[in-house]
Amino acid sequence: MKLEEAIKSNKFRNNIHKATLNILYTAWWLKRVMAVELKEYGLTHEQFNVLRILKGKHPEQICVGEIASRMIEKSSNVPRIIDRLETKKLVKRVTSDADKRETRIVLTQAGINILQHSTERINKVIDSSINISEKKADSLNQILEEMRRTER
Amino acid sequence: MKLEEAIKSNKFRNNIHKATLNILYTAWWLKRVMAVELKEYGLTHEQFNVLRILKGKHPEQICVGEIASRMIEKSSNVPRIIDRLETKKLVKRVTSDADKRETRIVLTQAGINILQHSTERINKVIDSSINISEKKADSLNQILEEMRRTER
DNA sequence: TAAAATTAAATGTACATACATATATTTGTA
DNA sequence: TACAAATATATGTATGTACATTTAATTTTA
Repeated sequence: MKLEEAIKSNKFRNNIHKATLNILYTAWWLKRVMAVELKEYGLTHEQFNVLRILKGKHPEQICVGEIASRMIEKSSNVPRIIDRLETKKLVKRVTSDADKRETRIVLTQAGINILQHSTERINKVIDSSINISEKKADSLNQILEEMRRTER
Repeated sequence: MKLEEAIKSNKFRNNIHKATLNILYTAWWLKRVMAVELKEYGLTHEQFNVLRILKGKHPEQICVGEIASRMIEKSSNVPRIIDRLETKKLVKRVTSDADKRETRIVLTQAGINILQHSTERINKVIDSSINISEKKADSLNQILEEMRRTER
């Protein structure tokens, strides 16, 4: 759906202002597309993100802070997301021997299995739902990087 | 910050997959830039969005459902956001005479004032923080629209 | 027109975000 | 080495999301 229809407005100060709304709307749309698939595995988007980060380092154990530093949304409350993954027995918490302040997180076999299946599903839905060429995706990436360049 | 640094990963299946992560990260970044400014007015991003929608129609009263249909994030729980705006006396709830199921929302003078000041601030921060040309913003908009074209 | 279906908004619940504070441990330094 | 500062994680609280259910009012239809 076009942005104008989606938010029932076509009054934008300029293309840059419109682009900010368009990014926010597209992010919401993307999350929703993925959430539909993840729901079959009883996972939220954020839980999936944490599992994927763990997989990237597996079988190395990584600590809560390192997971946090790799999250897409930096203000995610990682301990709370781990709580839910632990309840579902997809991860385990282990206190680090080297530094007892650190909690290291380990994927269980159940966690590895669910991640493998859900990742296949997410890859499939991205391939089928996102309809742009590699070339356009590349220029999209370039524009987004340029856009954030201030960092304030 | 480049996406690779932000999420400490440079392993992407392809540019399209990278673009989805880039959009999610940029949306989070945009929300955060705006939230910093809105905080001075005691407003959240979503409360600001509701006020702006009301302003667009002011002095016409619009109902909860119509606000919901104009929200950027479609699953926002509008009655709850209105609760907080009402507590702060920025809006008032009025039961519609024509249809008593409907609740119509009215901006108070305090709501109009806070919206005016916060909008100026948000416009300023977008102008100063988003560093792309009008032309690039236009192609960004086009790519995002194309990207969402399936709608599943 | 009375009952059923639909609609609008509010409410309940689980999960997540945003940010402040608490607790335990480690590190730096007087 | 004792104590202060820093660090890692957990927890508290307000807000928001996602979705199901409830309540009240309106519309449809038998």
